[in-house]
Amino acid sequence: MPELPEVETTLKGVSPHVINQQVAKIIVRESRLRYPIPADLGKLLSGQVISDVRRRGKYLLFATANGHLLLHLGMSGSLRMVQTGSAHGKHDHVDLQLTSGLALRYTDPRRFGMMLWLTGDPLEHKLLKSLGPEPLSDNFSGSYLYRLSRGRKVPVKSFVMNANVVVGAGNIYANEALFLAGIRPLRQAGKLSKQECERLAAAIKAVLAEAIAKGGTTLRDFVGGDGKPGYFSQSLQVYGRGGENCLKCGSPLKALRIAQRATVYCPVCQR
DNA sequence: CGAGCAACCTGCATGC
DNA sequence: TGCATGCAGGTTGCTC
Repeated sequence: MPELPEVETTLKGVSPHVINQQVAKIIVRESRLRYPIPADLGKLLSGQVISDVRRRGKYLLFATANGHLLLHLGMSGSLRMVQTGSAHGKHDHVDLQLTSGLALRYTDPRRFGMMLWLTGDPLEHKLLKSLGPEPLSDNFSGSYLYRLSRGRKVPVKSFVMNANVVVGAGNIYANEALFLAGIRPLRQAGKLSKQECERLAAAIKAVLAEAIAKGGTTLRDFVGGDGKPGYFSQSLQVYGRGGENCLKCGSPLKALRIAQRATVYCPVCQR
């Protein structure tokens, strides 16, 4: 489910319920995620107050006085608030119970997500240290993309999906941004002009900002932390529309796979 | 270092 | 209905 807008939506949904709340206890029903959930997580978190929640890329960081809980939703993870002790389903792997009577529930059918405990500066952790800039920040721009892409032979789609280049451009939004920028996904990143890099950076910002404003993209059953679905799926121009007609020029959209990821583009509008 | 790809899992749609 | 196949929103970490 989650790309950056979905993670942002989740963050906004759960933040008000967890900030300044104390952890009563943590229930781990299944610890086998991408990395095992640390066995002593309950001991580390119980009694701690969550002072802040923030996002870095698609990672969520829950701050306490002793360290940070690092959470990634993987491909199928979600977080929501439930009443403590409410009935749980098969994939409700973790409940972080708060003294307020609410619990933060982590659900993840595919178990590609992760839940780790970090001490020290979380941004210096191996998993976060080499992440590229936030797409909606001023650190991410056309000139940055242009500079970084010189000499790179990978398809531009793979390039922008690389989290060390820029975070948050997952498969859906990479497809959409390339359409908006009028750039074919297979173009070699290093061969884009300065102007194309400007268009691409602007497109990535626009697509992500719109998706965040609409509460993310609902595919299958994604719901934000507040339980409400996202509406960006109604705005998708190319993702999931291979073989259908381009909404701009009417010609049939092409579908292919780039680095094993579904890719769709308009051969007329994108060059 | 860059590029390509396998791996981590389950659920679902499709076709026989 | 059952079974096999292929596909899915992400990321790491291995090879070459």
